Amino acid sequence: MTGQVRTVDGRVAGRRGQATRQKLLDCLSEMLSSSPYRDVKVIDVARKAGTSPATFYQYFPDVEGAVLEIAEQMATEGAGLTELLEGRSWAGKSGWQTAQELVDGFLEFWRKNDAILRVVDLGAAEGDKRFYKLRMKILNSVNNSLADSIAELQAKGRVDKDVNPAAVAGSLVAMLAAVAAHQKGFSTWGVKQAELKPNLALLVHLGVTGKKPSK
Amino acid sequence: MTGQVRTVDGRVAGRRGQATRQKLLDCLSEMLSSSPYRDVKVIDVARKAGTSPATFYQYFPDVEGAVLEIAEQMATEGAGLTELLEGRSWAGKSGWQTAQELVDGFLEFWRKNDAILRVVDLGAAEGDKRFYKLRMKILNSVNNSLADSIAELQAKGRVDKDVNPAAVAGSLVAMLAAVAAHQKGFSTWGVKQAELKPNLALLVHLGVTGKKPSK
DNA sequence: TCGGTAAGCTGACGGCATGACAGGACAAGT
DNA sequence: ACTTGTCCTGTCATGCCGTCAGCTTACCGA
Repeated sequence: MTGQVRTVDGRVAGRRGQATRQKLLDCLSEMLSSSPYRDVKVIDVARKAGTSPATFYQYFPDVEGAVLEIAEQMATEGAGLTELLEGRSWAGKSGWQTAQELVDGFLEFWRKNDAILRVVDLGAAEGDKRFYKLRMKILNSVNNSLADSIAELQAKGRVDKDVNPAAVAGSLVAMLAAVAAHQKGFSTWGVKQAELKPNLALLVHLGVTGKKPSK
Repeated sequence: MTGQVRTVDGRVAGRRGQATRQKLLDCLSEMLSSSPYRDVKVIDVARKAGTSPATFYQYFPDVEGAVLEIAEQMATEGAGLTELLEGRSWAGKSGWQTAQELVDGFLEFWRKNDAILRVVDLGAAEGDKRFYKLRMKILNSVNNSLADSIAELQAKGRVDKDVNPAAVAGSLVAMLAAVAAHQKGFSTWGVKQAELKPNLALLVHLGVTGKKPSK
């Protein structure tokens, strides 16, 4: 499926090659966490990995290319977010729990990968299709599940006809992503992490079901 | 209040100086719209403005500094977003209209300034306090108004006690900002602009009042 | 009208990142 | 030890960064 890992000039990478390649990715990832995207230089990544810039260019066309690689790895991991919604109910107390767990899991995932997700977000916002698709891939699992839930409730007549499930789901997911990205921001806004979560869950619940949760 | 415009080395800028300074800002702004932030180079901006890189560095410490300047100008403009909520009611049909107009105005503002707002968002997410404060300055007008509205409804007993107005308001504003930043994204998700707005307005109304709007 | 002064701009330069290549180091099999 | 193919790096041309000295331009008082 994934095919073999190849260098820029077409060679297949062996065991050692893959190791240094991965090391470069790890170092880049670390670098992204500690300094602004704009200031991340190939030479710094190479130095940190104990190798030379030339080696970096053997495996990646540029910094952007390497970031895409990292993001791709994360995206497959992120598919696990579907579990947060699979087979869950939105009725009654269990609905409130579903919302809470979704918020919890989502924020946690974002917190773990915030550095790369920032860059993916930027790339997508700038209109780069590769980043755009990647962002979709990450969010689609949650988004589709949410949209399905809403559509289902709508079919049962428990949600208004003129609600567009995809639009609402997309907006809620965007909200979760944005809040996750600016979590630190809220704290200086006078909102503590612990307070934030239930309020987010409330908004999600309201959005999906159109009703306040029964706790 | 604003004091005089000064060059990096402390001279006060005269008429001509301010003109080129502004021209550099305009060109940078244009540049940000057409190419990725990471690839915007001082030399390109200078060339576009028909001047030399040295001139750029006379007025700004670096690209980031110039971006901050542009964002600052935009932030004062953005204070006008308060109007979208000032003296509006959240009751009955007028509540629905308030929500709609807020969404409309917000998306429009974002669409107009998307390039700079992208960069501000990135800077804030990366933890840069200057960008962070700027983002607050832009969003505060809307955020505070929303939080006040919620707190007011809460005082009247129309919103649950355990709702944190600041958290909900912040989340809703974050949602609006995120959706605005990825407006194009929704369209390929199968959601048209025109469909998106009412659904966003619905979510805002639900978040503020806890109830479905009466249209 | 004529300097004098400060603002405004640029050419040029050392320094560093980029990206390409060719050649040397290394591991594994024979 | 020798061969083979993978892997890494020294080196180089190119181009951007950020700074400086020095030149040009505008303003102002005498």
